[in-house]
Amino acid sequence: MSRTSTANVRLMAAAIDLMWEESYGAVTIDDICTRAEVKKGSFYYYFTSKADLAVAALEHLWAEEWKPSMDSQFSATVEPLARLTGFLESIYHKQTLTKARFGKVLGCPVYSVGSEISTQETALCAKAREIVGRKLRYYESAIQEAVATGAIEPCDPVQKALALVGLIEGLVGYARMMNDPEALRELPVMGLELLKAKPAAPAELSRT
Amino acid sequence: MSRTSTANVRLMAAAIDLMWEESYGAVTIDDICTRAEVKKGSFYYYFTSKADLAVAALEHLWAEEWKPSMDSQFSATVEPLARLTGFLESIYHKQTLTKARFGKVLGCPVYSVGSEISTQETALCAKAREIVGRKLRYYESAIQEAVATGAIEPCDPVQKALALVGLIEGLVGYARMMNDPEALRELPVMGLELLKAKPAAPAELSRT
DNA sequence: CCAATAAATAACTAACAGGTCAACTATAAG
DNA sequence: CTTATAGTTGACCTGTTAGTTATTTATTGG
Repeated sequence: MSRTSTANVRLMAAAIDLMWEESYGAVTIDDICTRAEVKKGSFYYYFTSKADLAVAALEHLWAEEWKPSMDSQFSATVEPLARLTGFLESIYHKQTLTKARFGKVLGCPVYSVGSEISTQETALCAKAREIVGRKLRYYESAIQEAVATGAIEPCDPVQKALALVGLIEGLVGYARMMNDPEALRELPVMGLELLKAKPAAPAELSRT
Repeated sequence: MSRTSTANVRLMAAAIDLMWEESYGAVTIDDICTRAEVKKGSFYYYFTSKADLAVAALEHLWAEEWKPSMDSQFSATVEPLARLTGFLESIYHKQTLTKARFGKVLGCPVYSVGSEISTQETALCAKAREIVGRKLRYYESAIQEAVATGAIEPCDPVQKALALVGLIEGLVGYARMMNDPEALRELPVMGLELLKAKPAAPAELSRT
């Protein structure tokens, strides 16, 4: 064989970053190559188009970053409801950090790109759908368990997870548009209200 | 004077339609001109750039369509809570109609474009913010009244309106991405739960 | 150390997009 | 019926973008 390369990974990382900082449509292949320090010839050695790269980049993002993070945050060692509130808090923190680092709230690349290109680029849209679907499953499972535990009112977990993803992604998009992470501050509270969490502490601990 | 023209209106309408069907970034000035049946020279007679046109188009959309519609739906002649549920139902209906007409769920152009270009095109983003802000005020006022009426639990109307806009726009974006208006079916129910609406009918009517 | 081949590169083309402009045309007002 | 002028037009220019290719380079396993 011959030499190995990291150019494909650099391209995927650059694509994610640029699409996140700007948008899918605003980023050109040349932009991506420049950021990744890869020549265009090499780009076409690894990928057939911008959309093709974007699909690979989203999957890579999921596998390398999001899945491990979600697995940890939604670990069975954590109370079901606490998984959700912890996750909601982490969204606020993350967006606050990106605002500090980039001067901009950047939101969620998967959701942004997914809804941006939903009427074009079917393969890319399918990948975005897939990833959003995976996230939904974490919510569903936590909600289902929380109902079983009695931490939240009985409900249809699928329905509630859908409402939750709406609330989350809607507010994250709002925060991006307003460039203000503070819109996400009360997200955990809003989430708990949406989920009809029961009045906090269990009865036997309530009289201190 | 000399002849009058509707070219600017045609351009604004074409721009809204195309941005809605695709995205801001995917639409070129040539596309807009073709759709509007206007030559590029005329485009630059009325507008200085695509972003400039988009700003005018969003404002035009608001003034000519959205504001009248919102004023009617949030009319003082309607019960405060019914304003909100009626509005939420209408979202489902509208998206179902666009799916039937275009074969695609297209979502909300203001929110889509606003979050797409939020890190570029500051003037356009400012206009999107402005319009979203105006919608928020309808929600706030209805929520405030509903609290006063006792139709929903006491709360901070500003905060609740923010949560509501998140839920709405998040789910609309989800419906667009999934190309499935059914995601919006339970939006009125979800909205009522988020708002903590009180158990429906007043007490004196509850025993049938 | 050498050969096979994965990876990198420069240099290129063709199409397209944004933007300009001088000349032209319709029409409303007098 | 003029005529001033808002409005229209097509031709043109320029930079950018996607996509291609022939050639070179590095490296790794034998």
